[in-house]
Amino acid sequence: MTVMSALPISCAQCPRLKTAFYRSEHETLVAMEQLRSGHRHFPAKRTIYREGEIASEMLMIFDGWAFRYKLLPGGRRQILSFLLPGDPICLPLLTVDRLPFSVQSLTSITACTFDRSCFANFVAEHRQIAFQADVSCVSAQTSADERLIDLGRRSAYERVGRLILELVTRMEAKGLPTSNPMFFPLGQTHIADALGLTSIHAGRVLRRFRREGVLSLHRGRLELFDRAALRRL
Amino acid sequence: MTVMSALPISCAQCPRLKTAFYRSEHETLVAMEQLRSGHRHFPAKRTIYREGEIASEMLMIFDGWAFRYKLLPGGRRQILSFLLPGDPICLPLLTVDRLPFSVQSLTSITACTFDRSCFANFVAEHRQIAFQADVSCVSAQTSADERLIDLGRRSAYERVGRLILELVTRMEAKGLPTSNPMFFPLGQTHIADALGLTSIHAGRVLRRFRREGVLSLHRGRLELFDRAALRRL
DNA sequence: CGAGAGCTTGATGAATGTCAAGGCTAGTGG
DNA sequence: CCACTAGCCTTGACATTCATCAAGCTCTCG
Repeated sequence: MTVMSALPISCAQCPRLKTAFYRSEHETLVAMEQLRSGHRHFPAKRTIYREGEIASEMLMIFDGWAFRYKLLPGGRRQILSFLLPGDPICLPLLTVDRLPFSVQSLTSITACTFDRSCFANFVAEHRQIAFQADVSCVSAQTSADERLIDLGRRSAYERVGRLILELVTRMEAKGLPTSNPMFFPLGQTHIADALGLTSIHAGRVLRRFRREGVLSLHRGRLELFDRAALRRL
Repeated sequence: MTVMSALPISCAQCPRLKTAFYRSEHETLVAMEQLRSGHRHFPAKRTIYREGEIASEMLMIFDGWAFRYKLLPGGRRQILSFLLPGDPICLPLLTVDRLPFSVQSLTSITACTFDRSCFANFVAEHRQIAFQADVSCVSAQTSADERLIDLGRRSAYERVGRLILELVTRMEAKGLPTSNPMFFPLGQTHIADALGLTSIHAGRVLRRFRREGVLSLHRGRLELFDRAALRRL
């Protein structure tokens, strides 16, 4: 179930847009606001979008965490990426109306909605925004490449450390609080499915990090003690 | 060492562009030709671009195979994707002037060259081409996601089968010959480094495919006997 | 208070990596 | 034309990482 309610904030003042993919001029922000068709609320652990459905709306996460994933025969699941406040769900919709993956909320989520084709036209007509979209597309590819290297050529220990470091870094870039203990809604299952491990093995790796005094992740709270150790991976 | 020589072909007639990322009108093809600054020849097994260097030129593969890769400490290598005739090296250059990966030729290569910033302007001014570039960017992401699923959640046997099938499919889409035996310049090392395996294990998997009568890959020649078996993976 | 979800732990096994040796092939220089 | 060499592939024995299975534990929430 999704809930509609008025957001008290205009796009021009939105703290998310300041760190979102389009860091833009004031007037384009105002234009965006007219483009915004509303907003929605999703509870935690809900499927927000199912692979292959027609999506007429683009969503922009205002608050909460989510992830993109794909299901395989045999109950296998691969998480493709995590989405934080300010992230779009998702850019490919600028050119395509069906996505080749599903999206699920991790926490409860507030998202701004935009009409897909209006938004696409808007982007096409604003060179600067189009350019930012390209940049964001390229950086998405770069991080997909990084994840590929993780899965192909790094140990479970390195993968888990790097994933956590990446997410904390993104949280900081978005101005989300990262002092110990910080809000960090991934369970072992999510870490495992993102990194090609079993949740049991992910748990073993986390225990090792705890024993070594590097970090501790427990029930949605992360404490990061030795960031340098993670960076070394 | 790279060699410059005249290509006998205009962009408007180029058999590669017909299947490249921009399937475009005649007049834009003519415009592209004026944009083309020349072409280059690289021998096989040469590093064409090294991660982090400034690239002032965009290359378009006219003939030959290459791959994008990254080197890690400890001699580990991850191949990110393979590049076939008609593929650009590479689109991210539209927005960035340094790439976060290296490129190496598999066979000897002929490539058309374009000035990076001229090309970027050209794309920005032609809506249709910009759109095609977006589409191509999205499809690159989709296939990166697929590869992620391979590495995260599929067995070595499935991975190898799917990689070979993907490449053969791409060859067909480009009009490259795919009758048995076909030209297929990947060694076991390349397959292994693309799929997060050791070359020894990749060899074991290939032997199994041969034993089962599905395919046979030997010294640059591929014979595909049972494509349906591969599709089932 | 009870039930369920997610985490922990240990025992076992399968998939894949590592090491070491040998073989085929193409290309090279005598 | 014949060694010779280098690169790549093959093979087998063994080690390691990670998955699987099964059980018990601890919160949270109804």
